[in-house]
Amino acid sequence: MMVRVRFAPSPTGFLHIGSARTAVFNWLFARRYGGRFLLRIEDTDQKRSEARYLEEILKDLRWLGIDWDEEPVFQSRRFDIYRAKAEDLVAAGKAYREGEAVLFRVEKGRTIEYKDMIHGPIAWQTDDIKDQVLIKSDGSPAYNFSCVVDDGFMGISHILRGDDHISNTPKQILFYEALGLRPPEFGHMPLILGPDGSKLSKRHGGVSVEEYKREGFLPQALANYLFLLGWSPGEEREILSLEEAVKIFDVAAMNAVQAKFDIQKLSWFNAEYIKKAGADELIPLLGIHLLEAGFDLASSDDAYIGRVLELYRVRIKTLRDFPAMVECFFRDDFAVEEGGRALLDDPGNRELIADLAVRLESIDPFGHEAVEKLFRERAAERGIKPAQLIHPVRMAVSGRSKGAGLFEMMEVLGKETVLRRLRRVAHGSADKA
RNA sequence: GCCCCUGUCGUCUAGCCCGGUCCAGGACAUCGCCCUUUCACGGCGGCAACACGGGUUCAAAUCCCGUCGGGGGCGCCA
Repeated sequence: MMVRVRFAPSPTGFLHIGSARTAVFNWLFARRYGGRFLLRIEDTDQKRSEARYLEEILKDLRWLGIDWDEEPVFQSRRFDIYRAKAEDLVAAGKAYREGEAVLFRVEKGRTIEYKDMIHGPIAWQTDDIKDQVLIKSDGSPAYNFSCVVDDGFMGISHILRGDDHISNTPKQILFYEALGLRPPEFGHMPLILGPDGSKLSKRHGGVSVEEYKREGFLPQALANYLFLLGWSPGEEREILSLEEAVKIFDVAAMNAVQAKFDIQKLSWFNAEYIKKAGADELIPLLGIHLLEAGFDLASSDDAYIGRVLELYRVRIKTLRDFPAMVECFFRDDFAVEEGGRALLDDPGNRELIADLAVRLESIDPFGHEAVEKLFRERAAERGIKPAQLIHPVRMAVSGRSKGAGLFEMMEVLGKETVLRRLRRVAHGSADKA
């Protein structure tokens, strides 16, 4: 049997991280078995649905690396069909009209049972289920009904969805029966919870894919983190791409327990992907973040940003961390961290810096090895530790006590800039800014 | 209230289906050491869990029952 699954977003907001995970698992399932991954837009709520949300959702799916087959199905264009199907059920005596609405009659005394792909056998008594609305008074279809009509229409073979739909399943199975359709296989995956164990919501931080994108997370990292939340490849390996996951994905191996969202683990994944990413992929993204942080990139080309990137690549967890660490590479009037001023005002340090500035002049080309050699020789000659030279110079040149290797920084900054900054401190003019 | 799902380190998980190889393995976080011009990376090591109580069994994280805990649902929302 051809595997056909679907992801059915409602365009009433941005793509939620939990929905994204549902989409990823459906995609994984479809690709794993050579099936089709379809999209259905559940826009029956005309008031809350907006075209811009739909565009955002599709954009975010593509960004994550999820592609789909066939044209998306829009529920708003199928109202006539839902009504007709409901009328058929009324004619067959399986449903009845109540006011303007159409309700489904639930036969009492039955047991509805099915085998969940993730949870195993699950059963309900129809006595616990009341009659279900098929068509609302305003003529629009109720969720469970349009869902079944469309899944039947689209030839959906497997439904992988959130745990919160588990109690919709017996109702939907009843509809399949009434409509003369064979129910698909169902698999209910546990929801993602916030760090405190409650439902993941805005107060836990980002809930939409778009926010993570904006915060500087790479799509590969987000996808990787998401499909490892609830599923494990079994082997002790965690960094794997969607393509690698496709080869070994197995729904039956999915966990039946809800998992908490852990931003720290996501950050770790992101850092790992940043370490491995190609510079050509990172540089444009970094440029955007630098611009957003207010940097003037007029005199910085991609090659320069690339050199700075290589100095900070292992130090950032998100692309957004970058601007805050590299200010000194993009402007002379960078901020000097708290406590740094004292280091620069120290007369002894100024003397050391002035001395270094003079000696650095003769270094050409201004490479980090040559600069380091000079620092070490100078320290030895003066009988001090290299660190006593390095720390004040790092502060003079970058305004920070932390960062990449000083000599590499100096090389990237260039001789001219370095000397300008050293002289500025040597002459005690650093505090005018 | 009723119905359903679920319970291994702080977190994500492996193991559970096919009891013994598990005084429970990995990863994130955390702590320490090493590397080192700082920070980070990397390397090494530490702390840390089978929710609880009963069974079954020679033997249970693994099977059964109960309790407690967590989540979801019970909409003319989707």
